[in-house]
Parts: sequence; structure tokens; C-alpha cells
Amino acid sequence: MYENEAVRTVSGPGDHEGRGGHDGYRPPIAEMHRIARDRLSEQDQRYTSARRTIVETLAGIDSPVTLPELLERSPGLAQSSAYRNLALMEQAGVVRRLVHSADHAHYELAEDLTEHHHHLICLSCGSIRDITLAADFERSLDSACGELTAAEGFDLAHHALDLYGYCAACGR
Amino acid sequence: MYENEAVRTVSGPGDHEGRGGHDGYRPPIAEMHRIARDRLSEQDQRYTSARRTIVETLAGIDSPVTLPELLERSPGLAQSSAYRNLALMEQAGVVRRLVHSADHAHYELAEDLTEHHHHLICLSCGSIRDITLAADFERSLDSACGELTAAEGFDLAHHALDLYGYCAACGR
DNA sequence: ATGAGTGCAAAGGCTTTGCATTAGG
DNA sequence: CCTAATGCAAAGCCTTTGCACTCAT
Repeated sequence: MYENEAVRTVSGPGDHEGRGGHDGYRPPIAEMHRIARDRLSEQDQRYTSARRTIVETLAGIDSPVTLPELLERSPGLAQSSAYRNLALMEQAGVVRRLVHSADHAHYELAEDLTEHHHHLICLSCGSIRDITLAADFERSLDSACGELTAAEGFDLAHHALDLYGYCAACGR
Repeated sequence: MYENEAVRTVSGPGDHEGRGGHDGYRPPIAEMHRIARDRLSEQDQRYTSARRTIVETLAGIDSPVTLPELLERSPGLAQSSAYRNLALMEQAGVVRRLVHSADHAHYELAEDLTEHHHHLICLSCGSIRDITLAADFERSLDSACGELTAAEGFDLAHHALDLYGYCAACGR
């Protein structure tokens, strides 16, 4: 259907944008497309061009984006298709939707297409940036959460650590 | 700013409701009202009966509530007044609003009227419950966040740790 | 050909706002 | 009395949905 496997092996550990944020590795884009296609096909969904466009756009940015931002960067993508496909891909485990305020939600690729991370959320402009914890601290966080929830009869799926404050651009 | 140090001993470990959740202490309700009034008056806002009702209701529950739930438990409170006063009290630092899904937001008393805590969020029914981390772990979490954000030029205000999974009622 | 996917426009649903009325100082 | 607060209803805004068209299989 589309054979870009061979093509973009280029984008290694370095960032697409260089705007900082991720310290870790992202799989090459071709790998992301492959995973996305697989997850969708598990749910008997096709990997259409609109869906590929969305994955492409999300992969090209290292921060979660709002729908208007997504549309801006995805020429030819209709709003309703974006919403529909984002919902569908969220259910398929390709996309994650973040809701932190009453206005626009933010969308990013699912963690296992990128890497487990947390978020810096600016109280002034609402922008969100990814951040990664030291692996050992992440481990102890994880086990602390596990113990705590087990004791409460809560079946823990995952955690999210959000850091609120003022981004460099907003000063303080 | 306000000297509740001495008071705090009153409402022992026992809860107002007994519905579990909080392990820590909550100031007595009168103290909460006093703090709420002070914070509002700092912003030249009155502590009206609608506002007192809201604080009263939030103090009587140990989990964040949605607006419909708040209205149910607050006889005579109009929807628009609730929204208006919640927004106003949020700005005054009396109330915190939690947005975790596209439907209803959740509201709770600000942390310094209760206690620093985190949230168990059910992926099935959307309910939210409070949970408290061990003090020493909380401290190391705090310092880890501080170091990380400082390095990023981010001015950290506070953190939120959300644990997603399935609550006891929803089984799994 | 046949069903999924798309795009436009309209509808939904939570939240906010306008405006007349009421309460508080 | 005069300003702030309230309540009802209408408007806003993000998101979802209906429906006809297109595209891929």
C-alpha cells in the first residue's frame, strides 16, 4: 500500500525539531507507521492516508498539540476527520489524548510509540512539553504507586505526573 | 498568613464521612470557612451563603465532585451560581478544579485547606478518589521534580500525580 | 460494486454570559 | 440606596454526528 519502510531510517536519536524536551530515543518514523498500522489492523481498521498524516504530524513534534495546531500542520486534513481518527487511534492505542483544561485537548503519540514521559504544563499559556524522569526514580515511583493502589483495591493501569508552572517563554 | 497550626489537632484521623480515602487530617469545618472567607476578602470578594454552601459541601466529601453532584448535595444552589462561584473561588485559592475528561470537570477544596494528595482515577466510571503518598516519598518526588524543571528553565509551581486504573466498584 | 473513510454543516453538551431581580451593607 | 450576587435562559465553544460523496478493495 505504501512502502516507506526503506526511506526514513534517517531520523535517529537526534530530534526532528531540535526544540529540546525529549532526552530519550524515538523509534524512526517508519517504525511508528508500522506499529500504527498493526494496532489499527488488530481492530480491523485501515491505515488510511488521513491517519498516516496524523501520525506523521504527531511524530514530527515533541510536544502534545491541540486540534487546531494539528490541522495547521496537516494540510488537507478536515476537522471532523481529525477528531474521528484521533478518537479511533486513541482506542487502538496509537494516540493519547490529554485533557488538562476546558478548552482544547492535546494529542500525542501513545507512549509505547515514543517513550514513557511526563508533562510540563504552563499555567500561563497552557502549552505542554514532554519531560523524562531518571529511570531509577521512575522505577521507585512505579513501585510506590503499585503498593499504594493494591492496598486500596484499585487496579492500576498507568500513572501520569504533571508538573505545573511557568514555561521559559512565559517567564514567571 | 493564617495560623491554624494550633487548631489542627481537633478533627482526628477519623473522617467526617468514614468513606475512606483520606488518611491525613483535615482542619475542622469552621477553620475552612475562616480560611475561605479570608482568601476571598483578600480579593475583595464576599463570603456569601452560596459560597459557604459550596465549601460546606466540598468539605463534607472526601473526593472531588462534578457539578451535577455538587448541585445535588447543595440544596437551593443554582447551576450558574455554582459555576460562577467555583471559578471565583478557584482564583482565590479556595477551590481546585480538575479536568481529566471531556465531560464534567471535578471540584475539590484547595490542598492547603485539606492536605496535599493525589488522585486515583477510574478508567471505567470516571470517578476520582484522593490518595496520599508516604511523606518521605513525597519529599523525594518533590525534589526530583524541582531539579528536573530547574534544568529546563521551567518555574515549577506544583505537581500532580494521577493514577489511572479500575476502582474497586468497577472491578476491572 | 460495496463498504469504509472523508468533508461539510448541523447538532450536542458542558460551561459561560446577559440581564433583570434580590440581598447585603 | 447602591453595589454585588443570584437565577433563569440564551449564547459560546469544543467536539461529535448525519449524510452524501469518494476512494479503495
